[in-house]
Amino acid sequence: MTTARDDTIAVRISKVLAERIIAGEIEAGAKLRQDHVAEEFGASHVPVREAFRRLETQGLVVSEPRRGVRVAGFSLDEVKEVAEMRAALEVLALRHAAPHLTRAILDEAEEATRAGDKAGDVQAWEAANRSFHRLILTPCAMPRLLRAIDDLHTASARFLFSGWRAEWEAPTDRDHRAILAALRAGQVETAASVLARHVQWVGQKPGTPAVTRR
Amino acid sequence: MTTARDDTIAVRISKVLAERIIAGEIEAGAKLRQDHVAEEFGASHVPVREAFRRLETQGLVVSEPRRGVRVAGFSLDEVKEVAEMRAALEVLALRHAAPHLTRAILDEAEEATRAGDKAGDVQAWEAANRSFHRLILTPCAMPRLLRAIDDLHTASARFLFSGWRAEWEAPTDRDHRAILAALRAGQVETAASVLARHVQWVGQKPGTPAVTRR
DNA sequence: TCGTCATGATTTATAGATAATTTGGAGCAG
DNA sequence: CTGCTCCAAATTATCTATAAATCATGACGA
Repeated sequence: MTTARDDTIAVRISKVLAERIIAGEIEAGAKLRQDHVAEEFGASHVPVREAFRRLETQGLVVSEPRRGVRVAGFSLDEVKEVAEMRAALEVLALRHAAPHLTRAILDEAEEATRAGDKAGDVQAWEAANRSFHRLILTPCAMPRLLRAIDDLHTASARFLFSGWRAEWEAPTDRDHRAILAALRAGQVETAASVLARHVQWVGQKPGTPAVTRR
Repeated sequence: MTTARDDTIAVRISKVLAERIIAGEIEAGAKLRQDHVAEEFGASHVPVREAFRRLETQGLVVSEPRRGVRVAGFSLDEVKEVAEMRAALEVLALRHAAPHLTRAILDEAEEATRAGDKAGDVQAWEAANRSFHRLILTPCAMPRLLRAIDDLHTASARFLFSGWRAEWEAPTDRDHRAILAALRAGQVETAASVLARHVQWVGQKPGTPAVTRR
């Protein structure tokens, strides 16, 4: 949540808007009008426009030429799509990261898991979860892949927040521990398959309300 | 190659620049100065700026804040990264597309393969190849996934053009035919594994010159 | 030799003008 | 009276032109 002082106005705007969309403050399908946003941020419409482009690449809004941008709807199908993409890409990243995983990194990841278990709300849990995944995947040293995964994470987060806004309890994350155990034992394939299942679990949770159909 | 009359100037500029970068007319690492581009297209710098953003999401340029954009370098590592991402995602897409593949689609794909074999230059072959992949993957009906794959295709194309600009001959595409045969026989997993290998083949071709190291 | 400061070049932001799309209503056919 | 087409006004995105902020470069002084 650090709106760094030195990045450009466009980036700042895009970050704030992204937070709002993820948090569900702006409903899916809503039109985003550049003048209004510009006025709110005390800026002009050109940086707003660039912010929109950024959000578009993250898949948070869709832009129809000359007709403005709307907040992307996320049906159950889209959520599942994101989950499956994440599974495919994270498995790939893990396979490449595995040889470079040090004990220190795994310890840090375990720490992140504990933080997630102790988390009081969804936001904290999501942050810890993301940090876990980032820790074990970053050593793959594939920047483009990591960027793609990160964008998919924010899309997932959006779904997560929409579903369990009110009632929620931190699940002790067995999957994370299983992954770490497999990695410690050098069983990369086992870790990968657990990871794949783990990622898709989010998309399959039944009885999820508030999935706007657009 | 159709610069549609009705899309926005920014899109038009981005398409032209993308073609140039892919074709290797602009060398990797070169700075793109917005004023120059703007002048060349007889436009202002705002649409140019948006075009840059578009190119950034395709991974064709990298943008450092307040320091402009440069054409993305593509080392062998990056090419392999793209190939592996493509493999992972195309396999996923194929698994979902398989149940919806009709005989008509497969026939069309075979037609595309033949067109590729008859192709006289790399550009024609690439177009046919891309069309083949698109044909058999589109029925998966996962728009986000398809967009990601498409971006990876253009990145691959860039590498392809850089390597075999002068000497090149159309390889009769055994892989494509094997994939089609497997799909016709309902052996989805076989098709998927051939596809995975096929996609990575591009990234492993040895003796590839002109891979700028940046 | 190193640090500071001015100058030139370039990105970034603003304000105003232009073009396209949508919306609402009037007129006409069914 | 209902529904459709067509036209005009308002709204909105898009573009141009201009100003401000930032970064790189090289000279000058310690």
